[in-house]
Amino acid sequence: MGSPYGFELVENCVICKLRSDSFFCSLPKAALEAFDRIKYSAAYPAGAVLFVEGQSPRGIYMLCKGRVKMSTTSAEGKTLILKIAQPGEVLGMHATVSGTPYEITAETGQPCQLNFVKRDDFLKFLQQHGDACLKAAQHLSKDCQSAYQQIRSLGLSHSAPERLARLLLEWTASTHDQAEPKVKLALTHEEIAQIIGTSRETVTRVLADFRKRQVAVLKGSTLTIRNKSVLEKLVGA
Amino acid sequence: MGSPYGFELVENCVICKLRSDSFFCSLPKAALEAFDRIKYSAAYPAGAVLFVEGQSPRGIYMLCKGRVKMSTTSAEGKTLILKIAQPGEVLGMHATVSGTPYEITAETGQPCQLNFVKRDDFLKFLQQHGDACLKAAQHLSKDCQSAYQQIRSLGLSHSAPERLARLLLEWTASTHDQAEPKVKLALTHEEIAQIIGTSRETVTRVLADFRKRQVAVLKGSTLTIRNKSVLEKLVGA
DNA sequence: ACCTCCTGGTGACGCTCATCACACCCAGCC
DNA sequence: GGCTGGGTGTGATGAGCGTCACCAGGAGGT
Repeated sequence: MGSPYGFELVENCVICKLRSDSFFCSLPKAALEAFDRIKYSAAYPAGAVLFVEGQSPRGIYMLCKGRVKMSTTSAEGKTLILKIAQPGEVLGMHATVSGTPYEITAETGQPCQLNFVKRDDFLKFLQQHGDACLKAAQHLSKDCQSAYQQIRSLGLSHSAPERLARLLLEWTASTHDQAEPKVKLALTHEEIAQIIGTSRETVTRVLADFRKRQVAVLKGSTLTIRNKSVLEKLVGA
Repeated sequence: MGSPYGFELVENCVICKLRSDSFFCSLPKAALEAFDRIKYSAAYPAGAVLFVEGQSPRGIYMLCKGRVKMSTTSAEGKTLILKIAQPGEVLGMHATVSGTPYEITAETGQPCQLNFVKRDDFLKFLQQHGDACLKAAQHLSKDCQSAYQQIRSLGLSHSAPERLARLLLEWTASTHDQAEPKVKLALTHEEIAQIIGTSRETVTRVLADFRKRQVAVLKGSTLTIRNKSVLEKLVGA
């Protein structure tokens, strides 16, 4: 057996160890077995495009392992990153459930394992398994919430430093009260700019300013928060 | 029987005539009867606040009649309007389904009829009625989509005229190809500004410019599009 | 070794728009 | 009549940041 992307492909959902409680596929046994029967497992290299905005929905991708960049692009080619999907999320569920075209482009940021489920199979699955359907609704709710979060960030903040500060705090939110929280993230300035809706140069400048003022340092792919309170003051909280 | 807000309160969902296909409550008979048993009907005056962001979710409000303004406010008091909910929509579903606090404030913009359902009742209802649960998922999907729409508008457009043009086109999207589409809307410049994330003065100026160039005229609460193609060129489509 | 591509860093310029300030109009109300 | 108060129209000003332009460093390929 080869492992082309540096990890073994888990073929059987029922015995899968990647799953945790927050995963969509954290389901009762019956539903999980049903899900296992309709899904197609596959591994993808970094940079693979799962679907493109405007395509009509083929189905959902359950993300088991890896990160996926969800983005949208304007007519002029400007790109906005909506979020970086984490393991446990279901990609393309809005479009699949509502039957409208994918409104987002999904692209793997690193080697990933994904389970694909065809649209018809997925809808039937939801209809037959109430608990899975409720779970789906919960995941959609979370998506909405993160979308509203981003709307707040884009619409209510006046300055780029403020938005960047908010993003840094968001990234370090899970590191509970360490003195100097560190986070690993493999994003270029360009990509950060696309998340907070500003230009690459501005991100570089603001980060340089943060570094100079000993607020936060981004070195390589490691982000270190030196002075959280300054960031919190910037976001006005 | 009084009709305090200018219309009769429909008490029985099963025989309700307000409903159309796109309504959440467009459900099979069994589910509809179950819904009817757990809901509380009520009429609200204009300006009533249904829930405020940060509150823990009491339940959902099914909007039967009227418009409701969904908004969020920053720490500095700046307000952003996320959308104007139309009849048929369910308000507060994200929070109710996921159990997290309402992330939005809902305020009636005119006299409304609403059906309230307590959280526990609603969740049980979704569990027992697969078709209703699927419908709920579809409505959540639509919410997500409109949220992503707004993110695009805020994040990908460089200028206020562009965002306003996009909004006007959105409003007139349903009027199919009339020569000079007209829409009724009761929004102040201030509120329009809060939708597209700009200042009131800018809205006034851009509208004045549109009027001068014979592109669109907002007189009283009637919006008339004089030259759709100019607007379309502005949004870059 | 070289070249090339991508990322990061920095200066200069100028447009957009937020902000402040005020003036006008039309309500409703005392 | 003369208030007040909310919505609208308009000018002046200046900060913020997008854009262009260019350079430096590093990775990877040949």
